[in-house]
Amino acid sequence: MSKQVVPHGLGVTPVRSAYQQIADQLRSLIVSGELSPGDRLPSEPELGQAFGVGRSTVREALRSLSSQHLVYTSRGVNGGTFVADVDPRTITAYLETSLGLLSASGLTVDELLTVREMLEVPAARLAATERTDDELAALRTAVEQENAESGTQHEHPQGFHILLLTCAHNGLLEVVTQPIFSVLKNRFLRGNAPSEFWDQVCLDHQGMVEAIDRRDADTAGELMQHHLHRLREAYLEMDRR
Amino acid sequence: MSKQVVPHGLGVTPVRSAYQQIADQLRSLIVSGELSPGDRLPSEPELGQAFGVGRSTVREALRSLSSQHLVYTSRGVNGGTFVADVDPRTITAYLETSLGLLSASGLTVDELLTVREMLEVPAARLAATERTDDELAALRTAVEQENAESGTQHEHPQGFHILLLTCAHNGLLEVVTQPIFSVLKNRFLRGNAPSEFWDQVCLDHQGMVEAIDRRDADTAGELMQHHLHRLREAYLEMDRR
DNA sequence: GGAAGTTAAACGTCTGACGTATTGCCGTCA
DNA sequence: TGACGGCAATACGTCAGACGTTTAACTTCC
Repeated sequence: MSKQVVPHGLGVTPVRSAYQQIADQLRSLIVSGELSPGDRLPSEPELGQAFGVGRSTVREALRSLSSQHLVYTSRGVNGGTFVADVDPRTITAYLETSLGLLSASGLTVDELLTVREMLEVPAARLAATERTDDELAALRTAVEQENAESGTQHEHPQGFHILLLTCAHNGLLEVVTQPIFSVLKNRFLRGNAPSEFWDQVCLDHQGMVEAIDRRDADTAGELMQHHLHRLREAYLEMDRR
Repeated sequence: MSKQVVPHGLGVTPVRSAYQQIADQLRSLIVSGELSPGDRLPSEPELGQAFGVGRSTVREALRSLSSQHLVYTSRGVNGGTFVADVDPRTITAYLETSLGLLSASGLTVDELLTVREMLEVPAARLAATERTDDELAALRTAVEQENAESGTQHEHPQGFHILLLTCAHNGLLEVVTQPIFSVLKNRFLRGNAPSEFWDQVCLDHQGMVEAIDRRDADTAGELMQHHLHRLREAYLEMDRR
């Protein structure tokens, strides 16, 4: 019988290796809250003795946890391994690379744009009602900068959208939306968009800023919707080529 | 904005340790696509020689990558380390633990529910238009099961929502919505909800299934909206206690 | 030709050692 | 007295080598 190779680590492995088991145990201590951010784990030799394994094994388990940003280590006396407190930017970064890979195989532009609409249209509405004056000023600055570099590279089209997300005052919204935005940008903005495209983008952004200025949620939402529909067409166009 | 000195690894470290540098280099090879899923990396000793480091160091770098599900290893002859292909479930799992930790410190119920509404209301609309007959049948089954265990534990309230997400036929939507749902559930459903609450939930679900049966997106969306509003009140109520 | 045993490649783990960063102590000196 | 500078201790970082374990391929024998 021909053995089918498991695509990746999903098939249940008969025995989990020692470093995995140790990582699992420590992880569950952390996510369950038995270990709080800032807590210091025993030193590597102590952990090794506690689990009955060598230091190499402990270190591999710790590397595993630290790459998930659950712990971090520092050297020197009073150094050691500490439980990390979660940073939303960590999650954003992970999502960005993961979704980037997914989009390279399996994830369609349409799916990305659909979810982006679900999030950014309400975000624009929220921004209109929740924004502070400082944030409004920052939005204006971003749009002006976009206008200034009209015709050139447009290096920072993300400025506006990300600022708008912060205006909504919802950390989770930022965390999930920003990676989607980045993936779309990285995948399809290879600098080969016509100049009129960017002019229209600037106009859209400007209109939204004014609606947000007036705290006009309905208009802001509608403008975002139209804006994203235009983007969809442009992206699909680029995708065909 | 009182912030601690260095929350965690963000302060620039003068020198990145060897295993981090190696992990970084390999990671960028993978995300840039120079290494494709299924490709086999050189053996650990070979990598060590190539990078000019010891095998332990290479292994720590590989552990780092494997915990991010970028590579997986298998033993035996013809074993080795291979570039993994991304599995959406991996992302879902990571998001679930990360958001769980975030919700333990900093993320409010309100934020979670707001984003959930943004995603699930359109999802219900999509489900109504995009569902297949098989999926509709599965939804019916889930609701019937809920009704059957009315008054008992309600172990599987997630069945309905997750099935509904799959009906939308948008992988990204599933990936981001499911963790939000799970976090809310784990955090607030400690089995201390009154029986009438569950009865109402079942009614809501049933109404949605019927709307989805008729491919009535407007009604499905509205029902989901009302459903989530009711949940919001219930969650906030529980949160106060 | 098929089943059972052998082999070899690669990962998994351990041990011990040495390097290096960091901190705190402590003594010296102005 | 107080500040500066060096020493020591601690804990992570890295290396080298050895041995165990897993697994697929090869070999042998019936």
